[in-house]
Amino acid sequence: MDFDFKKIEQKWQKRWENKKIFQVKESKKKKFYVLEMFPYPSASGLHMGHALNYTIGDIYVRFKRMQGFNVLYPMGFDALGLPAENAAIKAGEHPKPFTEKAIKNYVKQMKLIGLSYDWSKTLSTMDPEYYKWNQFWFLKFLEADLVYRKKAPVNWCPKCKTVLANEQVQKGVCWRHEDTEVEIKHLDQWYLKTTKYADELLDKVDGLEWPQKIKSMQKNWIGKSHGTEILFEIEGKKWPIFTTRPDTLFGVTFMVISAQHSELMSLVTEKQKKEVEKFLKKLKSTSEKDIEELEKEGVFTGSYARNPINGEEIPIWAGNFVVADYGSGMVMAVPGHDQRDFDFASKYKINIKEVIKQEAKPIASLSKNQTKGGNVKEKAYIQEGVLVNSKEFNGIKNDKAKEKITEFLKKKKLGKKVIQYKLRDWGFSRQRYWGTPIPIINCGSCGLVPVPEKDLPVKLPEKVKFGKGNPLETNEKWINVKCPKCKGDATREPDTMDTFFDSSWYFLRYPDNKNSKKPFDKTLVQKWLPVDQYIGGTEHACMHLIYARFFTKVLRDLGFLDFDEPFTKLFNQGMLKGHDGEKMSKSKGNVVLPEEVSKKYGIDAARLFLVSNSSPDKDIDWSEEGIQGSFKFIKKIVNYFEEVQFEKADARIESKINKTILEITEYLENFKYNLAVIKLRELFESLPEKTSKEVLENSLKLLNPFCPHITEELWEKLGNKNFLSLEKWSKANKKKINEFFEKQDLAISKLISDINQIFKLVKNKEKIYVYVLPNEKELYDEALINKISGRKISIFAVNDKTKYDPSNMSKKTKPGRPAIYLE
RNA sequence: GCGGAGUUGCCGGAGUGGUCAAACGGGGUAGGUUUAGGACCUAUUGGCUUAGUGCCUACAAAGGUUCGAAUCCUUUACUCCGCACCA
Repeated sequence: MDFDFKKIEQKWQKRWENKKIFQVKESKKKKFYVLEMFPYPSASGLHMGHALNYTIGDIYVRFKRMQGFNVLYPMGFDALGLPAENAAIKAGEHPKPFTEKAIKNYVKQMKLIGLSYDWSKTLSTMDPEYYKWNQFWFLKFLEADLVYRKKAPVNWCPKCKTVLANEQVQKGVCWRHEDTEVEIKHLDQWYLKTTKYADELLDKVDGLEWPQKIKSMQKNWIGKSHGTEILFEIEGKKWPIFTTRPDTLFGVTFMVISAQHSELMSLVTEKQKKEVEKFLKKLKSTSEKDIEELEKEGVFTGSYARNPINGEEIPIWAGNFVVADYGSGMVMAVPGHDQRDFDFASKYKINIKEVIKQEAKPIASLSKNQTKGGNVKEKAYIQEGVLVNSKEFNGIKNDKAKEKITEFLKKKKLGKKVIQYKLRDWGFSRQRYWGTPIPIINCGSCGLVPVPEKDLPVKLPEKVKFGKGNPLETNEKWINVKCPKCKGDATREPDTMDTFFDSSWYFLRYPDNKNSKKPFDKTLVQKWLPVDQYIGGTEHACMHLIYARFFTKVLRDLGFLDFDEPFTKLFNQGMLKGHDGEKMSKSKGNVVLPEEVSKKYGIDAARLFLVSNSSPDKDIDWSEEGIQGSFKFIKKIVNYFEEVQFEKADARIESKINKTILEITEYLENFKYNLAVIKLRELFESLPEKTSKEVLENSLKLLNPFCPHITEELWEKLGNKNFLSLEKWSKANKKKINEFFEKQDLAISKLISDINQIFKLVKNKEKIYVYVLPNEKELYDEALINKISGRKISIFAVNDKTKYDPSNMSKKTKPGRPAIYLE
């Protein structure tokens, strides 16, 4: 055993690079665009978990390339963003060189893993030649009235010192700082009208070949619901209130406005002011995390609303359980028929009114929560029923009443049917440095003036001070400019864009990554897009994957492209965890580095191991024994190739290899790499000592996507001068597949196992006689059995007159079960 | 609470109506080889039993459908992952 896999890896990585064999070229071949979500280049580099992510894609790409597709497989870097800025500050460095270093390191590591990216197509979002186009899009969106600025309650992370999008707030804490509660601030921010596309984003989800999970997460996030908007009059002002239950309008006994509502104080009367302020103070002191278990609480504001349907005066409360930016931030409360309202009303002794009654039904069908007659006692009655206490609507079934009441309100111009979404407009401005500057100039006399297109990019100035407020404001030379309109003194917008803006269209830039005139050439993008296979984790289900879809639709409507969806297929890879089953992290000390593994076992073994044990969409644990198993397998193959002799292939191995080609092709296509590896093991296990070059070559081709280096080496050893990586994927010859061989293998191994068992039970026997049914004689091939078992075994058909059978064992023979006699 | 995925041998995991005591790997055990260890090779790895091909138990639990179920249906339990007071 004298193969130096390290040397082999370097040799082939170098050759691939020198010959530029993975560079995509003009070709008549069918295009295929494979993409992994581009990484944020962290200073700590890639660990084995990243290697798994990218190996999954690389295996697929190598397979597709061999299948004859013109594959575009680029890699780039999501270089801007908070983590880089924070890490750089911590390291006392400027984010720019800091990130550049990290990128260099990433590229080096990626090459080491044998990933077959086309590096001529790379991009980095920190490159002004890239973010210039972010600014370009911003201006286009502005023209198209898709961008606006508004003062609104926003999520503010005191640690990031910036505003966060809704998508970046998880369970009340910052997605980057689990220990940091998000505060609500009222600030002027830039918004993108994602809601304008809510309908299409929702409708087209179903048509995507994406994991069901992601699709339902997106649907849930967009959260469409149909309802009625009802105008309640408060202090002479009309307030639109959204409800899905207009049928319960007569049962409204109070209103609740969100405690976070910006106009809350305008509803609070002088008398109640103290109470409300006390309540708000208390709310602020409870941590966001505890809010889950928080009881519904509220305080009376002192104001009243008028119910448009019956003119009743309804007290308005402020409550902690109403979402401020859904609907209008105020709800009509019907304690009789909504559990939350019921809880609230019970607590504050507010009147509960029954307006829906169960239709007469046999008592047996009453659920345990209902009392006879549908009286509301401990719980709200939320089932179907007929209206009562609702004047002219009495007796109508409640689902019908929804329409009737809405119609009634509409006629009086007091309400209308509406559709509500949970999805909000995307607030994308950030008060941080390391992002794309928003190309806006604030002029005292002209207002907000867009930077003219010809002046793009607005480059990030290098000299800024970190720590206090918005860093860009600390560079006076940069911040102070002349107004493009009136040439008077003005200042630049100091906010930068959320980095999700960068990643919302990067996949469109790859095919034309060097274009300095346009973000991309339309024909090129039309040629390569949509991405045929996108690969990434689930964590982006409601962020990047929604934004990217939104961008695609907007750019389509602005005429930059002609398709609707950016990613035809999506694959969610699983996570590689440490040997302890925990997420890899420095603090846990369970991080495995590709360099170290490569040194010990070679990167091919690592690649193989990563996809061997479990389906790539499931989480796996790193295991030292596991990779040793893959390492042994590779060593065995290398040894085998050193000793194999050439001869015409026999039908048995021909059958095996053709069948394996079929199976592995199918498995690779569906990302069932673990099953493909099993078939590979079985194939190499069954390769005979002497066989044809063709069989060997085909076997190497099948293994190549998993272990590209060692297979290239062996391919060359077979006398080939070209790259295996550029070879054509084998096609199975179905005619050569013969199921007989498999049946035979099975039968023989069972027989041998039986013989072995008898040997265990009885000692001092040497000669073995086996009796088989005449029609199974062919199956139990004596020469083959002897070869496999390494014993001398005599096979007789039971009807063989000349057989040796002193104890008449042959009469025990049954179909598929030969009789055995030892002596 | 809602939605999604899952529960298979010592472990990771295949299998989705009969060909299943269950692929493949890891681990264990026994033997071979080796100066020893490692590496490698071979056998074995649910229980009982026996010159094997037999019986029993088993695919979270309990029921059901079926000639026949790990595989289909129902209920229950547990695990994981999303969303979560969206009116």
